[in-house]
Amino acid sequence: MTAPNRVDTSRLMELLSVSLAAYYGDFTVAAASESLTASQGKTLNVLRRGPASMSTLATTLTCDASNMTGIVDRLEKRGLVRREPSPSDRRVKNVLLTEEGEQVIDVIRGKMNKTLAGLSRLSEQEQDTLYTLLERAFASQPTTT
Amino acid sequence: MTAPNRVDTSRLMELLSVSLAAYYGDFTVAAASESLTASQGKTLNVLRRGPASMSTLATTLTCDASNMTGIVDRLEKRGLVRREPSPSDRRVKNVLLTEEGEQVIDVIRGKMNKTLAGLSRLSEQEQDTLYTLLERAFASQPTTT
DNA sequence: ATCGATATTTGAGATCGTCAAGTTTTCAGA
DNA sequence: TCTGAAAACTTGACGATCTCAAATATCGAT
Repeated sequence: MTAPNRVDTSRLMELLSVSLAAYYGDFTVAAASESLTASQGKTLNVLRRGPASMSTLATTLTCDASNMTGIVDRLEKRGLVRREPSPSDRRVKNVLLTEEGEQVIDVIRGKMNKTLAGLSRLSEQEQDTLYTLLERAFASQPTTT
Repeated sequence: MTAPNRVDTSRLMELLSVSLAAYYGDFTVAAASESLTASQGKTLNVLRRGPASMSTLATTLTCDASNMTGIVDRLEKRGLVRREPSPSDRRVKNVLLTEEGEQVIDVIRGKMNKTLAGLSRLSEQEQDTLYTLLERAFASQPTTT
């Protein structure tokens, strides 16, 4: 027999939603302090990993491609991102951060005080464990589509 | 000297954003399958814990109170929630799930296949550990305001 | 050269998110 | 008791987001 499970999946899902709300709220406030909406901030955050096409952005952010057009339009108008035609496929436009965009997203991340404070409550080893568990549960999604 | 930290805070924040985006995307798709927006679904999810006033909902979801009015209006129009005047404070309206609302949010949670599959990759003990770490990092925010 | 699929954009309509303003109710203090 | 500040909720305005259908341009393969 298995040992009694103190934390069933439902409770863990519940805590995940609470954690997400805390993280998301922290992020939203930080983005607002730089006059960005949450969607705009999330887009910059994705681009921190490197340039991405419009459709890749839409997939990553779980939204419609036509939606990304408007979001990137506004970010581009502020000079935070730039659209570049792909050299290999003329249908594709790659979006990348400008220097100012890089600075802004770094500032936002640095202003996520609640999240940073929360993580600092964990020891280095615990942070390591959390990383491993999250990676296994969320980051290695095989054959998503 | 401390042992080398394999996972610095920045990398952990990065993985957190990826993990929570995966959860959020999964939730959004599941909510859409029940013809609900993400905001509407999140509201039902909060109410699963019990009735809450309009202002409590707004605080929990990090949004303006006037925003909640519209969201609850639409949910009420669909018969998923109900507004009840508070007996102790006539300014307050408590929002609670109807039976149909309970069913819908349970269906949505059950449709979060990617998240459920991801969590099932962890052993019960690992789920327990994940729960403990998330709780410490996110759930016990002291003096939020 | 043509057909089906992909990448992006545009426009319409509903919802979201924020701000300012207004109503009702509560509460503390003169 | 009366008054005024504060809290809870709503309304209206406006831009941003989100989804859908449709259009254009390009790719890839037949």
